[in-house]
Amino acid sequence: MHRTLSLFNTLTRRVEPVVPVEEGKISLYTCGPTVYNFAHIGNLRTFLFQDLLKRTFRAGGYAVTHCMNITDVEDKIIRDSQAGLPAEATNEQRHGAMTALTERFTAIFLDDLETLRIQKAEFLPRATAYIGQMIHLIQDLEAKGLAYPREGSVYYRIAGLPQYGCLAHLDREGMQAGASVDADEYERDSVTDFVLWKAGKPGEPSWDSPWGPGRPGWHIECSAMGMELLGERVDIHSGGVDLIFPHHENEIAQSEGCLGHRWVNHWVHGEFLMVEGQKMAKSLGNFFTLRDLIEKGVDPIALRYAIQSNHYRKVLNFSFEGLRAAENSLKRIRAFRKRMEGEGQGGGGPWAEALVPLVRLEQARTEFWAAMADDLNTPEALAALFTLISDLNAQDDHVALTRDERNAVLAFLDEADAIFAAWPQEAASLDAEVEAFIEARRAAKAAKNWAEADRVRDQLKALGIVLEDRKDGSVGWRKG
RNA sequence: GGCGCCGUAGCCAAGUGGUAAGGCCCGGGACUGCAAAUCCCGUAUGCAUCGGUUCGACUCCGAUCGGCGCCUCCA
Repeated sequence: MHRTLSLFNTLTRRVEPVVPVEEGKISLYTCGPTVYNFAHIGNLRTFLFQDLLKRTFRAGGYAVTHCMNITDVEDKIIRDSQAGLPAEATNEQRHGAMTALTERFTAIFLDDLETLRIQKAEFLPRATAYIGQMIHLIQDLEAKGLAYPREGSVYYRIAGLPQYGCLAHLDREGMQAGASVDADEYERDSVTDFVLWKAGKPGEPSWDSPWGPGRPGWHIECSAMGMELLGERVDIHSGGVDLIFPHHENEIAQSEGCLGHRWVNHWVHGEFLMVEGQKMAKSLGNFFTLRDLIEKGVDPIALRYAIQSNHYRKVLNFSFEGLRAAENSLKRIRAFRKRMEGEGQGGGGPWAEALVPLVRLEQARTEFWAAMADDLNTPEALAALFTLISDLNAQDDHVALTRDERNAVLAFLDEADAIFAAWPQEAASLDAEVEAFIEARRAAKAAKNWAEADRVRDQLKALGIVLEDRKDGSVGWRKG
């Protein structure tokens, strides 16, 4: 069984239920990184949003097939990788230099995803492995009269596609007015036509093609790989808002020009991130990569939570204060989890305000899913979780929850954590070691040697373990 | 110029034509050897401003102020 989930669709600008082409299955294409440098937290916000999207569908009962492209041929990649090569370098040497750069940063990127607990896509195609498919696609568009060659390059004729502009909601006249003429591409029929294949230039790696040596334009890779790996009808395609135009608009032109029908049903875009109220920019000194933050002592999962606890379609103002708030919020959830894993210490009731834990739990689950199903409303979903925590903490203080009730609560925490990945069950491998410290402290307390008892507690704290004395005299601990 | 978004407490933030969720921080209290965790109480007569529609608006309409995005580099 799968839940009905709705998402804002950029095509219609409305929140609409996602109705998969194949029942119970979701094909998802997300635009991945251009691998020439470290990803910054703005990039990572988008990938975290897409992970939230994917995990929500999975937790909602869908089989998700995810394809994320790795752009490994592009202007900046060429610029950075070819800098050290002599003018007479061979094409093979140029390709080698480019591959060395992109493989390095691809590995670093995948490493960052793992650090943030972002699930890896089933398909991670590199653009350079699909040059043949891109060429075929361009030839197909040429045959359909939607593409034309000029001096070794090939361009897309947007006048040939009536729906051009449907995603970005731009009309052709508005584009004409706003378009800037790129002196490098003056040979186009119309300044708004975009390049599918770029004629090779000296000093650049190139591939052979029917139009001579050259390299693919930026947009064509996503159309070629998306159609190859996910098919002619894709359920969801997503990226950052900046990709709406021109990138995704052009993908639609390429794919639908070729297919003759709708390619992607649901386009979903994540908003940008600002830093301390300003645009992130190297010149402002507020430009951060994940590694920068880790060096500053930031817990990557706190970053994950800070980003995912805000709505994906709102500009997020990243701040270190916000990160602290995220860390403290997580502490509350994790402490509650630990409490549910242990046994109840509360009295046996009766309590005037007692509730029925399993009923209250189902209410929270219902609220949680209603919020997630409504365009991934994480702030509201988390509110449902926090009010549950409050109510059950109070309940457990007065009328201890039973083992079965605690297990049911833990199952819900796991269900939510399958999406947020921030409060997993922790390994109990430290148990024996910690218990020895607790025993030493117990002995000191029995002798009313408070100084020694505090010293042991401080020792544990230095190891990242926080102790909690319970009413019945037992001692619990958690990672602090 | 065109298209669009946003402005809710110290900070973050949801929400809705019917009388302001949640998190963080802060203050007081309970519990504790002291803590930690937890609980209880308190913290926006008001949702940028000014008009309008309405029995009723933070929510709809208009205007104004402020911040932001896109209109072929961009997550």
